[in-house]
Amino acid sequence: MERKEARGQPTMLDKCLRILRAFDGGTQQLRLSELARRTSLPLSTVHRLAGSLVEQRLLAQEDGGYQLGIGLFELSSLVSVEQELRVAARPFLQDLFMATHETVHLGVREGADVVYVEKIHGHSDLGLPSRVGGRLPLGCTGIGKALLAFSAEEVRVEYLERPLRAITDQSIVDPERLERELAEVRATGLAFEREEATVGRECVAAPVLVQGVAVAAMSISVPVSAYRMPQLAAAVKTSALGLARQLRTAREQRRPPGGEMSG
Amino acid sequence: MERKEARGQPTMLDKCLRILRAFDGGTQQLRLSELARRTSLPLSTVHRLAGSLVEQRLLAQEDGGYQLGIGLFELSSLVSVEQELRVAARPFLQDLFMATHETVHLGVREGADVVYVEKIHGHSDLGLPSRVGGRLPLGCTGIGKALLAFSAEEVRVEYLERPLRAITDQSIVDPERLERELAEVRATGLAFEREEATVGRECVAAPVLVQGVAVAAMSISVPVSAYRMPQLAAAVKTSALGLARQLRTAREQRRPPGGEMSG
DNA sequence: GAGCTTCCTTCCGCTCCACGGAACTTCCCT
DNA sequence: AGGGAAGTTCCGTGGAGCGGAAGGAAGCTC
Repeated sequence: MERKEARGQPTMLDKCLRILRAFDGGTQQLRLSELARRTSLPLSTVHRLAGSLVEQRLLAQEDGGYQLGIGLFELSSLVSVEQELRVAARPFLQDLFMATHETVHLGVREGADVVYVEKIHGHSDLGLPSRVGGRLPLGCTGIGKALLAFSAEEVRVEYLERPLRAITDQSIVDPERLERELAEVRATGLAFEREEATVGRECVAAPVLVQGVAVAAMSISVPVSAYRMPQLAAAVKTSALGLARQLRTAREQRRPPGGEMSG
Repeated sequence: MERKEARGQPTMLDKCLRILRAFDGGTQQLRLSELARRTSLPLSTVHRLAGSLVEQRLLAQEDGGYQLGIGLFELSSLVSVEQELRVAARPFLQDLFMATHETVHLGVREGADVVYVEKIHGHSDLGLPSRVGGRLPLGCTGIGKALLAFSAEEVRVEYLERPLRAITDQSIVDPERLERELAEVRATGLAFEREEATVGRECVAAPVLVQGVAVAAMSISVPVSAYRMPQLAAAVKTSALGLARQLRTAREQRRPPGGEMSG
């Protein structure tokens, strides 16, 4: 393991990505000058690169502003890990949602964050901070705790060494307390979270274990008032187990005969 | 409108994208040499670029092979048009799926293809050629016909001018026949397709109209044997109308107070 | 174990393309 | 008309990207 840093100078690719990443969940359309500001790149540089990106459909130019293009969407739909996971998980999440009618999440670990890869919710989605493709600190979410508890020890240690990030005033900031909770999670196979990510909401999560390691985790999120945790916990655990089994068998019989796309 | 072509020479960005796009639905993991082959780029070039892409998490290097990285997934989740559409559409598709238990699609037009942005299906997904992020020719699918029928006339004309691509032996290849069908679609607000995309399957689709133009279309796909088209047609049309209304109101009250992501 | 093939990695000098400052053009709002 | 901000085009320079070639590391066959 080596640290590789100290880029002498940002390459063209770096700059292009800085442009693309200048977009965030809230902002859908950015003007050229705003892009330049956010990326701290010269205006003419942004102009030129944005032009290239538009050519490649990674950006779209619409009434005087730029937005992320459909080319990105197409590319990302091929991301293997998440794709395999999502396809397999969708029906299970579906079932979970239909049984409970509460918001359901699926997430994977990426560094010190959970990245949500799937989310199913009803017509009203009450200001949850989660978003498909979005990140939250592992320690603040049920899914994150489930992932962390069943990760390699080094991952856990490294996470606990750094200062814990808080999102709400209920977020756990004491490493020892989190460590105790993780031990509990390992013992029960269930992770709970109470207003640590969103005020007024709690959730229960279960890891999707393949060979003892969490490749993902799923959760159900409900308002704190509802006292339904026991049933929800059972449901989420069942689904997680089902998904894990599905992944295992899918992984065994690698390459089913059916093709994927024609054109 | 000008044709812009004749790139003197592929730029770094071009090459990077060629590498990323070398992955397709079926192939999840590619070795370096295979990448070089698919992209027709020199080995050392691919090696260098792939290294940069890995640094940026657009690629992931796993046991001697490359796969698309989670960075792509994160980026794409911000693609505005599709994102807005998906978030709004999800509940409607959900309802549709729960009511019918058949595979449900949402797609948008991109050039001469439909690009699927959402798909809900049960545990068994019987070899449909559709895939979220995948493309199919407009004329071969219900969603495509719905989109085409309610597109600007120039789009329709241009599409009908070129030779029609066929996927199955039932795919429409006669422009005049397709044109007649499109007129029918415009009249009824419903598009049908029968084994033109997949043998043994038919589907009914309805456009999601905003100011008279289809910004998307949704469909239900069933085995040909089932004689349930009338009910399914009604259901899909209702959902499409609901989504259209939702989009319209969402577009009016631009910028609801709630933020999106914290960290 | 020599010899072949295939795959990956590293090196390095040349070239050419990306770079961004500056000048120019709109298009606002006073 | 004047001031300001956003977007576009130009162009000389330098260094980053380029890729051929050589070097290593496996895994074959005979």
